[in-house]
Amino acid sequence: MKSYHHGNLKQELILCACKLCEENGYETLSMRSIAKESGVSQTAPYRHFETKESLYASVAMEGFKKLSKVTSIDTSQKVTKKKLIETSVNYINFGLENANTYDLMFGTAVGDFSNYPELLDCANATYENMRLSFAKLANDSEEIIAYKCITLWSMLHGLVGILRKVAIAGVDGEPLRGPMTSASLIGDNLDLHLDKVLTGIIQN
Amino acid sequence: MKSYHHGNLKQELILCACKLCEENGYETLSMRSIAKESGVSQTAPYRHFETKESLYASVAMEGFKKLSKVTSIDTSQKVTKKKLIETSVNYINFGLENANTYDLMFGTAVGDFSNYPELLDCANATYENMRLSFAKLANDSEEIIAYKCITLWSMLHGLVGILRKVAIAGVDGEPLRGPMTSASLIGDNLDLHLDKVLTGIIQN
DNA sequence: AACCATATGTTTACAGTGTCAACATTAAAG
DNA sequence: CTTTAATGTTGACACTGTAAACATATGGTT
Repeated sequence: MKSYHHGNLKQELILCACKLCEENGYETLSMRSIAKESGVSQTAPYRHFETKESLYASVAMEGFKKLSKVTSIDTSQKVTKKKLIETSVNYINFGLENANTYDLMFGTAVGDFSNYPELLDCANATYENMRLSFAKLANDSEEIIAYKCITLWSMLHGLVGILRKVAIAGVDGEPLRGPMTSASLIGDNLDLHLDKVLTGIIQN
Repeated sequence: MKSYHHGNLKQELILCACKLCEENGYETLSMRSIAKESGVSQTAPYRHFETKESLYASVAMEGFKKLSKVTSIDTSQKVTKKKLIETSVNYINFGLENANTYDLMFGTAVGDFSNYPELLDCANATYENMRLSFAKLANDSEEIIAYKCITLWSMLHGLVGILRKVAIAGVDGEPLRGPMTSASLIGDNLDLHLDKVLTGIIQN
């Protein structure tokens, strides 16, 4: 009883792609698989995504929307270090809980965001809120604010990468070795660690 | 006049894989392509690499060896902040100049390093030198040392990721937007930035 | 020196992939 | 109501990872 035209295929394909991406990693996500999952012919997705990369871009965009949601600080109210810590924890948790999507967002699967303006906007929006937060926190120059942002951002990004390796290595119960041991140490005291880091950044 | 047996195929395959990986990214690297490039039948690599992931592991290992070479500090001599900065710059440059290999090393293409003990050792060796450096720099507890390591490491790792996005976005001469602007700001003053960061870390 | 197990190659095959071209059906615009 | 553009389908091509069966050379044991 289904009609020749789906009606809302693009949306469903993206949803499907997001699901499959997060479940099995974007490497195993295929044009054909999302087509099959959506009950449509194998090349139908090409009416909505010029290339696989552009599908990736859509998935990444959903990721950034979600990330924005959990990390954005209400800058109309007073911004505190505590809020920044909270946000930072949320950022890291997002990275850990949406690991595969996170890869898509910050990896090389989508080469140049400026080929996907909507994606670029979403990505920038996340950052913009962070910038505003720091601006509200102290009366710094634009340059200093930017500096603080990048410092925090790169730290968070780096932590996600490292904590994930810990998570993977720690799964089978084998004792952690080398750097992983220390990393898990941080993971268990994330709040404390972030407090220290943020204190450093804020004091500049 | 070539004989049936190659004699040194594994080595050549790895070399070939490293080259192709760095040139076009590991995603486009195929078992068949390295076979062809090495003038050998398409399935010959399977005599040396059980799976594609294990080939990836070998490429990643070469990467860690190279990284170790440019970042290791002579801990038999006095360790200074200056040396740590130097090493940090080298780390970041490695990440930028060997971007594709870096992805392989720190991404998800090789899932669990403990499946490749040699790789794990190489990866840990890089970290171990950093640990020793911090140990030599100040008389801290193991815990504090580990903490400092992870803080620096995640920072460096994060910076590489972000500076690369800048590099990509900045290629076509378009004005950088949002976070990229600030990131490029850091890129242009890397030494200064790292000095600040390291000062913060060392003081704890 | 003859023999044989093993390591290393090759050929063939299968199922899956991204993507293109040609065609079918429908919804929207005139 | 007809035409056009949007959206779907079929079929094809060249490529991929990898398994199975087979070929050849190497090295150790008699």
